[in-house]
Amino acid sequence: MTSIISPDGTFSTETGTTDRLLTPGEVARIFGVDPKTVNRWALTGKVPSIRTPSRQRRYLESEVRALLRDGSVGTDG
Amino acid sequence: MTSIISPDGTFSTETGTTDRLLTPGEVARIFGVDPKTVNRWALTGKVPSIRTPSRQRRYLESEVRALLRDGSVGTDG
DNA sequence: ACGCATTTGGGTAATTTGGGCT
DNA sequence: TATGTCCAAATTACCCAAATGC
Repeated sequence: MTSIISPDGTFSTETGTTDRLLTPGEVARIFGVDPKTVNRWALTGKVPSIRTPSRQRRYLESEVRALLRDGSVGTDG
Repeated sequence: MTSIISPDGTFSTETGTTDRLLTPGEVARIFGVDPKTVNRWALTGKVPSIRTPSRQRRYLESEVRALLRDGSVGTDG
């Protein structure tokens, strides 16, 4: 999957999907966990992450959504 | 029930309700049962649940409250 | 009271998480 | 607000006996 960065900072994929970068805190709220836990997921490779020049982590919204679907909001898997 | 993730990480339902996620322990205290029992409800599809990338479960507060109403106090059977 | 299927909790070990501090 | 580390608490998955419901 190739991503293209738009002037507004979003990522566009070939399918036309627009992708936003989420902070650890945002991802944490999505999963109902502590931000520290999200960073642990990045360290253990459970969630892919991007590093800013100041070593902070950012997460692709599409990846986060995909993980949410894996642990579906419906019946337990 | 379709859920939409807001930028702040909360879940929005069709009714516009904002939702927060509860841990197994919190749900267990609400129903007065063991956390293990809550997870069993998830496994048997009685309660929808979200799975973290580390396979822990989180529960939508609105779903939990809806279940509390279904088995409402005073209307036995 | 009885039998039978279902549900629940106790116990354990391994993994995951959150609080405090930096 | 995010990072990194240590440590106690929470969660998970398993088996098995007690409780529950019909």
